[in-house]
Amino acid sequence: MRRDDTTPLSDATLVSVTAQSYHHGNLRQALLERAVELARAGGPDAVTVRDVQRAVGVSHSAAYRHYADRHALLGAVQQYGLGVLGDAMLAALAEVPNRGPRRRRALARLRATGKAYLNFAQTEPGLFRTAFSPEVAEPVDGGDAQIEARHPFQILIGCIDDLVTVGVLAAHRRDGVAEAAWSAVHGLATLLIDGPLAAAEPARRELVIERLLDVVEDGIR
Amino acid sequence: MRRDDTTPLSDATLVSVTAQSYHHGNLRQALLERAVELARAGGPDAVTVRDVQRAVGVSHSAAYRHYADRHALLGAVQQYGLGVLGDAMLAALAEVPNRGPRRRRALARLRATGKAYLNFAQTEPGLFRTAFSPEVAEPVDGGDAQIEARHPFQILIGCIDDLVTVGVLAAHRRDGVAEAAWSAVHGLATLLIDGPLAAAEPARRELVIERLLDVVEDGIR
DNA sequence: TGTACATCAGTGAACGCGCGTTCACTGATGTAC
DNA sequence: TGTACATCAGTGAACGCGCGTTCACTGATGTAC
Repeated sequence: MRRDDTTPLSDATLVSVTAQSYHHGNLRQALLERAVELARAGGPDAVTVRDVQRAVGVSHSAAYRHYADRHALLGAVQQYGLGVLGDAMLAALAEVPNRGPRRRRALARLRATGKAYLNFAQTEPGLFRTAFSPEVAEPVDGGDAQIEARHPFQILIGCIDDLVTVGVLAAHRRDGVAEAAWSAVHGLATLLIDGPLAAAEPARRELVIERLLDVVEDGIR
Repeated sequence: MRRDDTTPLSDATLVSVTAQSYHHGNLRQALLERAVELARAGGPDAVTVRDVQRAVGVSHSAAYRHYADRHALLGAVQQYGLGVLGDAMLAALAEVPNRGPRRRRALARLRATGKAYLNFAQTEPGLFRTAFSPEVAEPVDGGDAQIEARHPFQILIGCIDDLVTVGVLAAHRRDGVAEAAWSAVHGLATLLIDGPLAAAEPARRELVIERLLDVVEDGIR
């Protein structure tokens, strides 16, 4: 079973490979594994084909059997990162209790995805930056519906759908709200990681995060 | 008169230098000028010491008389970019009419700075990305009050101050609002430049921008 | 005003680096009979 | 089950690139008397 370039690995799939020979099947995975490691540690710029190969213990041209070029390798890391982030958001969504008023629950779900997003950015800044790196071409409507559904933005759109269904957000005010909410959360993520808020204490971060989510919630409602 | 490293050039100062010899004074400025050009065209990664020197027509080590290293040069470009952005925000602020209810005016000023910010990001994406590049150390409390006052975030804080003074924003709800508003606008800027919204039509961009500013405004109020 | 001198801005050669990518190869794996 | 063969994954040498930075230098500028 050959992996497709565009198929992100699930966490379970990303397991250390210790085989001595990479003949037939392991290398592609091992390369991606190491590329993810590098991205985690140093963001997209840290992912170099040579370093990935070196770490895996393979010659400095072996990767080209599996990835057309550095770009393609980075793209795979990006897809992986987006997948992990999407999964984290879905997990947060699943933990929101199913009791209480529907409107309140829908808002709680939106907030949960936002917190998961920000949590991921802070926990995995390198992977986060790689996932949203402009260097890598983003498959706008790439096809695979299963990937699409896991994409952070799609999950957010689902939350907005709910808000409309439940009556928190009037249908005629809905257009552009998903982008606005995403912007807010994404912007805070980048300011926390790379910007002036990177120096902020955890308590301050927490306050700002809650405040931002309040503003979004109140602004949508 | 020697320029200080940390002093951003005003637009007026950044004028083409045509002197044949750079002895005594012109080179520093010419280097920065070209570095800004490169940043405009290709973001921070495009700013290389060698290229800057080449374009200016000087040997490939002359720059080290004026900038300690590439980092320092990039820092100067960053300061310049932040200054231009700050000026654009101040100009937008100045254009808001001084008539009508105070509360409405204060909100209009906040919105004007947001629009200026987003406009700058879209008009000068390379410079914008350089200004907020994490590669460059940001002087957290660098000193010079005149620079500080022109910093985009300081201008935003001024707007929030006004909202409190005028009674739109209760003082006890004020903490963290500046960061939240900044996040929202900054996030949209990056999504418009580097993210999935880069492909959006102008009309769509306009809608999303207005929607985001609505959400922030309604969320603060 | 003119000469001697100090200063320092820009030069040019050189060092060392790591990168992406190619190409003919070899040797391990899988398959057909 | 065993042999002959095809496939193709990984090798190793090599190319060409551009970068940041150093250092001893030279020659233009400014200054003191």
